Amino acid sequence: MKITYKGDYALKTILDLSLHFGEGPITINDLARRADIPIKFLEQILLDLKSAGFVESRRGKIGGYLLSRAPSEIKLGEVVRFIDGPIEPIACVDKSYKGCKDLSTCVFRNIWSKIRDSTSATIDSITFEDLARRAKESSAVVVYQI
Amino acid sequence: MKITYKGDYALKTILDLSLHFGEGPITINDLARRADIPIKFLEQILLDLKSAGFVESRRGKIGGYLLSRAPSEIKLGEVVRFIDGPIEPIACVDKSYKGCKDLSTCVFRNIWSKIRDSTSATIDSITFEDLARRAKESSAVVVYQI
DNA sequence: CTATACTCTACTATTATAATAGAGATTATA
DNA sequence: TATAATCTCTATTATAATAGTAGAGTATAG
Ligand code: FES
Ligand code: FES
Repeated sequence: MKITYKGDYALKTILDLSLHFGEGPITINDLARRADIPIKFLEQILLDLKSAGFVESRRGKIGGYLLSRAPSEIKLGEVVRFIDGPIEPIACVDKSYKGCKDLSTCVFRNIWSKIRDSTSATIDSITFEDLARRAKESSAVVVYQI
Repeated sequence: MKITYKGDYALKTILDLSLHFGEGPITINDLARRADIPIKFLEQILLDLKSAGFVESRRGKIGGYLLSRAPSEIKLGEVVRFIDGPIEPIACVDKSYKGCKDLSTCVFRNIWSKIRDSTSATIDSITFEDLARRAKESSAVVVYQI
């Protein structure tokens, strides 16, 4: 698995929307500014996230984006897979890969599968509700630290 | 972590050398043919592996490549990191990454670290001696299966 | 009506990946 | 010592992925 900028931006945006869930739409402009994301790039990412059903949009004045589902219903892994593709560290682990000739004998295959499985278990056990809670706690801690 | 073709080729080559450890040098040609690797690409990979001290070479007739260390002394993780870079799924986890502004508050950081650690633990617990043993066992099984 | 905000498609720049090419250096051995 | 086999080194190329940028178009609240 490799988290690209696009993936990083998508996750931070969904987290932002999670932190304001139920408070009405947030504009691309605000989302981009708060997470320091190039606005035109974020536009594209949001259209992708919309096509996948993670977010919905309101056009015109008072427009913006909001989550289609509650943060508790969105797993970290879902967003990662949608934006940055399959979790496995090598395409072989999935079906149909030219490199994988000796499917039955390749000794690396089990290792890549194991890594994929433990990584999947981690990112599928975390929802954006969890992340939002942690973000609130963590910013509270920072306030105390300052 | 992302295993590239180059990484895949390097691992298969070190495994081949491990399976013939102590039997003298093997030519690039043989290594390339047996693993179905483009020969000129493998030349470069072997030079890299040599520079890192994984293998050594003999020039001229009866030349070829052999392992610098016993297979039991080469961890899978060492080769993966050398060829395909750091294990973490996002550069943020390492020091000095522009994306990582709120080091103290980013809630994703711990997750990427956890994935890096479990992946590292997996690939650092396996040596090429282990892999060679598995390869022998697995090919024995295939013989019986046919 | 119009300012604000999302939509859609195309384009571009940079880097990484996966090779390919070819001339050069070394060595066993006939 | 000639020579075939083999590694060495640098340069070049092709393709794809990544990370944007650009701009015209559509919808809506007030
Ligand atoms: S060749 Fe596909 S996992 Fe090894
Ligand atoms: S911004 Fe670096 S891990 Fe989140």
